[in-house]
Amino acid sequence: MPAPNMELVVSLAKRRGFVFPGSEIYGGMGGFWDYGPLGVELKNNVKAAWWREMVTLRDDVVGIDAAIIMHPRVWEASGHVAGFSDPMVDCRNCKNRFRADDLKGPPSEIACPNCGMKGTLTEARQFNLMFATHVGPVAESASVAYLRPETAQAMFVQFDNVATSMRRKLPFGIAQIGRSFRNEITPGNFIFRDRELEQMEMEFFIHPRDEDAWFAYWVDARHRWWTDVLGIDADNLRLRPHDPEELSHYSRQTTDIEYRFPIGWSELEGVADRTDYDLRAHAAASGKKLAIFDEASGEHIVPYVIEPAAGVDRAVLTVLIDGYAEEQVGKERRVVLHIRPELAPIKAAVLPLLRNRPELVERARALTADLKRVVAATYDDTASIGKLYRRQDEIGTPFCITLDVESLDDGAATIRERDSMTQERVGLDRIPARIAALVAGHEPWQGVPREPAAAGRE
RNA sequence: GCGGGAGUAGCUCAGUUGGUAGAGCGGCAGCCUUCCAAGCUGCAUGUCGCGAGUUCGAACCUCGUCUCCCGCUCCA
Repeated sequence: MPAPNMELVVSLAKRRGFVFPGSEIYGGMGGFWDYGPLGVELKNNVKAAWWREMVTLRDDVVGIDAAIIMHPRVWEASGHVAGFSDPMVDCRNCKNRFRADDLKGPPSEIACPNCGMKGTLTEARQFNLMFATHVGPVAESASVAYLRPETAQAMFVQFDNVATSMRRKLPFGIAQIGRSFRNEITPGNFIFRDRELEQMEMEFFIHPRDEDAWFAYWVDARHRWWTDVLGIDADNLRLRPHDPEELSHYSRQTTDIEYRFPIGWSELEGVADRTDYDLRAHAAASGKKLAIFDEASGEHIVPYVIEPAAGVDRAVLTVLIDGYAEEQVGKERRVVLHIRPELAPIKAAVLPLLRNRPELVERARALTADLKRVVAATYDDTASIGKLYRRQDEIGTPFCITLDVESLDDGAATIRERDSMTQERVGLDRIPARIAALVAGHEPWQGVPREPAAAGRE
């Protein structure tokens, strides 16, 4: 299906309570967005799907949840502080970075101080990507601290604690979902580039000899997650290996997983081969040994790291865009979110066909209460049945349950499926279990088209 | 950061030469309604992005500022 305009998704997101502009009544704050009642559910479902895949279902990955503010020396060792406040120049060849005011002459004309090649230096760039704050009551330079610009460093800093406490041998991974902060020069494109963002990162520690095999493994595994678990159309995804000159300073090889956004192909996730860069940097800066004893060789090994790093907000945006569709239904048009039931903010909506029948309303509310014990469910009777269906379609609710007058006699109701708009008749007492099984994908949908109304009202 | 454009109801927008705001959709309430945005009645929509200035009077003119969009740039 064609990708819709970003504006349509932004409009839907605000109209239906997924994402609001941050601090909107004060004019907004660029690069900051708030998730609304439906958005937080969708976002939580995306994160849960990642955690299940990367931690729960594996026996070689464990999770952590680290503090956002870390010791300033973390960011010195990682290389982030070095580029924080001074104009910096990069060498495209050897990946070293230099202060622009240390160089004698314009970067484009002089040789790299490290590798000696000419014409490989970039123009000077001002780096101020980290938000600074102060720890303690006195705002002085001695107490300066930074909001983390990535979650990854916590996994390196806590590498030894995790490996020891969990008795880990290579290979193993440490995963984390958490907030990061980047003072982007140009935020924009809705929640694609935020100044406050949430990341899902996993550092997989391996024996250096297995570098290429694990790198290929994770590129493939992560690609399949986007298609098979999040349900993103494979035609809208591609893998793009980085050219050598665009690699980060810590990376030997990186492959991006990109999505065909309305703004063009853009990165969803990067799988990076960070080698032993980070562990060695922190070992040198902290004076601690960050290594794993290898019984086979009788030596301590500094592991290499393969890092799949995905953006939560970009995942949410992708789910919304990829699922968005406008379809013709009869003479009317419906907006529908074709998202996987596991991701949907609401799994089932109970809709009485008539709301001026107290018995019907009572049964419907009782069913809603039963459903809420197993899945996220809601009740609505404030419009005609057609409009109620449209409302649920627009927020991606996969199943609607409609009670009619016959329900009072036969104790059954109609389940209507979002994408096919077909229906099943199911006993009221069996509906919660049926919905739970459908949402989990444990049972197939067996709906049939409803008979067209014999006489349309004009 | 640079250039261009735009900010009016939840959404999409109108608003004449300056005279203190409207429509459609949506929302809420009631009636009606037996399955895909039906109908009738009523109600509420609002810092006209924000702040100054000009004016008897500013959504409209001037200046500043913020935000968003497009294009560059940038993107550890």
